[in-house]
Amino acid sequence: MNSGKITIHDISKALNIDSSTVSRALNDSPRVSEKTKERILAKASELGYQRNSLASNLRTNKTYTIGVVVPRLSRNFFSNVISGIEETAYEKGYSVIICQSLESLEREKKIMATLFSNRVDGILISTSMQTESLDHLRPYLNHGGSIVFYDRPRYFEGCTSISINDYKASFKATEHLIQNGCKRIVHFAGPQLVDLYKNRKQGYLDALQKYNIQFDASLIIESKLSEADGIASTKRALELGNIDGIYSSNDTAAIGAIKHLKMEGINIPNDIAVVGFNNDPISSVIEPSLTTINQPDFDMGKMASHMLISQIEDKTKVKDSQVLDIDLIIRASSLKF
Amino acid sequence: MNSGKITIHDISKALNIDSSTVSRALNDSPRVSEKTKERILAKASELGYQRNSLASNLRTNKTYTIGVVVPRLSRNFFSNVISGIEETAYEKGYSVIICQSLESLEREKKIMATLFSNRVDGILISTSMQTESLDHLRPYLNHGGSIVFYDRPRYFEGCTSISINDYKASFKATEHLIQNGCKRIVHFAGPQLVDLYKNRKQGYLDALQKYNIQFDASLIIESKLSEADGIASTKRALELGNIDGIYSSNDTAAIGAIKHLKMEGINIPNDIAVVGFNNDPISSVIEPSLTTINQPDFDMGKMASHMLISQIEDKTKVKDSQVLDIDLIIRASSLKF
DNA sequence: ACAAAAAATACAATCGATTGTATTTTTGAA
DNA sequence: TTCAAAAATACAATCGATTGTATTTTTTGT
Repeated sequence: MNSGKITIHDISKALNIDSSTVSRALNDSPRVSEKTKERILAKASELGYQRNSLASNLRTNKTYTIGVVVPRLSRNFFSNVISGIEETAYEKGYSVIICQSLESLEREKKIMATLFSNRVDGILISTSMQTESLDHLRPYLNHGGSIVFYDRPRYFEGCTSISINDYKASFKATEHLIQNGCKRIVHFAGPQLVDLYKNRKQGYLDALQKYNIQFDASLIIESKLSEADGIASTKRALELGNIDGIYSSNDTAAIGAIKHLKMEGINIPNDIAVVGFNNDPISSVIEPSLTTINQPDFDMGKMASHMLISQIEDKTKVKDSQVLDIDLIIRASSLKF
Repeated sequence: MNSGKITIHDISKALNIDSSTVSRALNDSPRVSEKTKERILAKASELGYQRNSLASNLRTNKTYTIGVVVPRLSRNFFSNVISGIEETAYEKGYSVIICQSLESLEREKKIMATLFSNRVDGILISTSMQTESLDHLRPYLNHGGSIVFYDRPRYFEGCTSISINDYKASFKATEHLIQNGCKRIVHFAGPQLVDLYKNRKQGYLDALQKYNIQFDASLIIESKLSEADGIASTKRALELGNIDGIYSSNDTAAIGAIKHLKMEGINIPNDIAVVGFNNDPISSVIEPSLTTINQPDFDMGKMASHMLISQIEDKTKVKDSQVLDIDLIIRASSLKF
């Protein structure tokens, strides 16, 4: 029936009322009498009118949309962050555009251009592992956009970040292993150009120092922390000899470690205790269940969204960067008898 | 420095060239000489010009954007589908807006309105579990939009679907249990108003029939298939007595079953074999590892995106609905000795 | 060197909604 | 009844880019 794109002008003509009045009525302006408002609203729904946001946003120079750049949707952590972001955003009347960079700088650049060109009001970004320079964010900022970094904090021209206290979490995890009797703890480190992995390494180092455990550089094994990397790193660790603990910078690699240790007939945790990071769903399913760090993913999303929106709505009220605390979830993989 | 929103008119003024020529140059039209094109492109990048898609899309009535409605991002299956969708979309020059309904009809309606109002060129949707009537899709279709259903097929006014052959998959899974000696197989069914779960149940039933296994209605336990549901259903199943197999409509509930069976000291698979559906990452981590159905998630996304875009670009070429075949991944949880 | 054809550029309307200003209508007090 | 104030509505410009048409400039053939 109504096969077309209905505009305010169609309503305007049908009722012989000026389109400016129609527009005001649809926006519930006090400048239109109740009687005409009713007529207009009735006609609008009769015709199946749906506002054209393109036109509206163009005119008002406001989209009520925020862009979210995420490295990978398939990671449980990120999908929970996104749910948090959406919760707050919808509450405040904003839509969310989600884009995944797949850890590629190339794609991240394209995404930034698209979001800019679509004039989103603000951007939440967790930069890709390849991203060093942040030059590609500059045009959007110059144009007056707001950016908040989440999960992977960056220092950049008046932008703020929200992240977890990786250092402290890492310290706690390592301390936990030490307190459970570990003396030679291997650390699976992530790519060191990512700050977050650098901090995790530092937390490990400082915990060792606090408990006067002699530092051995060969105990730090760096990789990209895939499950396969976890297995490979575990093999290398076993060659070192006398290992009694593994602290991995993520759960995925820790899972690899557990699988390999089990295959080798090594008892977890009594021979070697294992601690991961992230509290992925698998961590509670694997046997033995994995001690790990739980990050407040959903809350981080909510707060990130909150910070960004208050920045969008009042540039002067830029809040400080936030660092969230974490929980150590103690499970079977680290409790020696 | 360049703190503003640069428009084609700024370039136009700076070079004393009409804005229409600037526009054509930026779109690489043959109507502009190479020389001026160069001058314009140079000035554009000097000023940090970035096209305003709102204006452009408004004028051309085309957004090169597709909307994706997904029940839940955190499900591995869906995040893989989305990656597939994005792959094809980006290849063909389309952006993707992802929205999650969280299985709520209310949210789904809002999302449809937003996508419509943003004039996306097409929509890929997997309807929420609450969604029965599809009336809320009608305004968008009337306006000329294209919709393709993925994963959860629906029959609706000339729209097409892409889904997996749940019936066949289910038949295969049940058959596999039977061939491994199961005679009294419990089926964890999902909400029966979702077609897909209906089909899974039917596949189970027909497999039983083929092998002349007497049907017992009490063996079908319906739930929402969360892990807790899986545990509860398993308890109920055990009360029935003489159970030797469980075929669950998803992995999550199957995991619940395995956990509970292990707690009860029941041997898997020898006492009771278990088969799931989805091939979630946990299914390979749990012990015993879970036999399950692997769905071509990424490919489904690619094909869905492909179908939608060809429909957008040529309405006359609406392809038929597609039904994809699946693999049964056989693991330890179903191989009796 | 000159008209006609071709190439390059300029003009102006348009997409749909918003909004400041102007005009008309209604209200109410004298 | 009359007129100023208030309320309701109409007019017209605008957001930034696109595009059909018109105009100017250049090229080409003779």
